[in-house]
Amino acid sequence: MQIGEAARRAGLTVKTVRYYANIGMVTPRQNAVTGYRDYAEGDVAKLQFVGKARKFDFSVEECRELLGLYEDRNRPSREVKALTLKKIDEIDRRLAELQSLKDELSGLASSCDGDNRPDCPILNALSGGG
Amino acid sequence: MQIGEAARRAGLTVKTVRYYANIGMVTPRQNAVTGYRDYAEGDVAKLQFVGKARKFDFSVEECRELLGLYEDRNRPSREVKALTLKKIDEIDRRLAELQSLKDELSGLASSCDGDNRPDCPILNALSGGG
DNA sequence: CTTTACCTTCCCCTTGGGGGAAGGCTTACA
DNA sequence: TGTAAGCCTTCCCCCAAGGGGAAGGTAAAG
Repeated sequence: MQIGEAARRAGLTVKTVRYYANIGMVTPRQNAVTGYRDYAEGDVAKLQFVGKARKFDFSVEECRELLGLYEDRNRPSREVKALTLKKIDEIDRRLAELQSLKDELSGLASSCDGDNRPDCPILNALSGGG
Repeated sequence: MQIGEAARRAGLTVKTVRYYANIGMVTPRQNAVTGYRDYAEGDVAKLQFVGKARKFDFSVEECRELLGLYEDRNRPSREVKALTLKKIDEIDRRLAELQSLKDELSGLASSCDGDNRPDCPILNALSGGG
């Protein structure tokens, strides 16, 4: 099928699908007559796979790795689990970062009256030496 | 002072300080003899201000806005607080997103043995229709 | 005279595509 | 017959927020 239908079926944009072809992640055959990209069912499955993995915050490079494991019928599940745990770890770190950021900002916001007067503890904190 | 010392004092890299000058965020005078950027004390204060705001996850554009408020001695603190609350809101949304992502990934990871066998619930979930 | 340490501008690189131009193909409709 | 719509292609610039490094100018110090 042509790229438009493949994209529709995978729930991706044509741009994205073309991008995945360009970086060698999901490479369709080429129609010898038209020169158009020609997607098989298996390609659509891969596109869907990548689309989901991206939603799970896996980077394109990690998706490539997962796709390799997905295509290798003999790979140990250990490898996939390791990648997943690593990703969970990253998310944990980012969660902690954001939480402490939020705590600091919340502290600042609650100390500020937010009225019409020019005195603002938030700006004072940002400009103060610390 | 020259850009190197200004950067050091603000805790930023020279690249970053030069970038802020290029986008018109903190614009030093120019030394007429050498053509070098010439930073005053006030400029360093602004650089420190921006540096801190960036650490609080404010975008460069938001920093520009905060800097405008910082320089306006008559602005109401309301505006600063509104910007801060908006940022807290964004952080909250991102926290929720990451948390649900983590929950899903954790569920997948715990259902996977992670051994030498090829059967992997994680890959099954990524490739399954849903 | 040369090294070292500054500074300058300029250009390419990153992530993951989006937007749109310019051009080619086929099918449908007036 | 013309032409408009709807596909497809490649090509290039754009986003954030700078990082890396080249090429070149200048000043102080040995």
